[in-house]
Amino acid sequence: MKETRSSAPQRRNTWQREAVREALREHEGFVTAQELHRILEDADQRIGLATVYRSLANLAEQGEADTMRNADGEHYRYCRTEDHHHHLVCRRCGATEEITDPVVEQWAERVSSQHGYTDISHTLDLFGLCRECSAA
Amino acid sequence: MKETRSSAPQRRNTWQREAVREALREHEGFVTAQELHRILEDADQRIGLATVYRSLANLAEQGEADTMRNADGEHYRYCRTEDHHHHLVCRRCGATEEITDPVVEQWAERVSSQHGYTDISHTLDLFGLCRECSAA
DNA sequence: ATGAATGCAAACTCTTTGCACATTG
DNA sequence: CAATGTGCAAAGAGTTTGCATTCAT
Repeated sequence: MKETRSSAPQRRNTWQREAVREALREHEGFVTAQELHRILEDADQRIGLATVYRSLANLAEQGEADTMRNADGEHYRYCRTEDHHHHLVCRRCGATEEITDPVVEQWAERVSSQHGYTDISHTLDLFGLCRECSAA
Repeated sequence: MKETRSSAPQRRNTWQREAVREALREHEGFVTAQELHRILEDADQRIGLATVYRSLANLAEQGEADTMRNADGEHYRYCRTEDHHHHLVCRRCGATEEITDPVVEQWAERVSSQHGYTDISHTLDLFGLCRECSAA
């Protein structure tokens, strides 16, 4: 079993922490710690990779960032509650539409809490054939 | 960038592959490759860990297994429901609930067709902390 | 026979950690 | 000045891969 990760909520303000938050904030969508580290270094911010990991984990803990995990690792995204959306992707040509609809959000929230779950997040993607590809 | 993993769909029947499928089938909920390997060895099935990894990846590819990933790694579960359903998974302990609800299905259908898409499918998973883990 | 699957161990990737040093409050 | 954060490099954990061997077909 693994212990709950809970490194104490940072109590000092360092430029590193602020740089990470800022870089994350400026990034659209999800990024991994490594990608963000690369981004920072490319912007001439000399910062340790471990620090980026620590900062991101911390931001996520504080609820300032969402996380998502896939084979490439943990991905972080700055939480702007407005931008939660889903994708409708064409199986054939890859065209993508962004879907935003409070209906699902509420549904997810409701269903989850009915099962006693808290701190909910969800992934939802739609796949189909877009108009053009449907015709073809 | 990472390539889409697609090791050719197994063409031979080995007892190892069958053992993995069977062990997975008998297991309730999600298991990791390592856990399953341990289970197999405890049942006096001498089998390589790599083989378990390969077999599971393959089962998932074939649609015989669902996968879910958290900090402890990739978790596999035998697909037993024919019906379309979704999962509500505990981020911490991996507990899983199956969700079936026509609401989302209809929503997906409606939204997609509004965008001109046809032949719709979708993936939807909810993540949160189950009652026990919320308490902890 | 013949090439795909296995097993083992080494290699990899992502992430965490120990510790000396720098910084913040 | 005291404690906390950083940086680095080493350690961990999980997963993948190279290659010789075994085995299904």
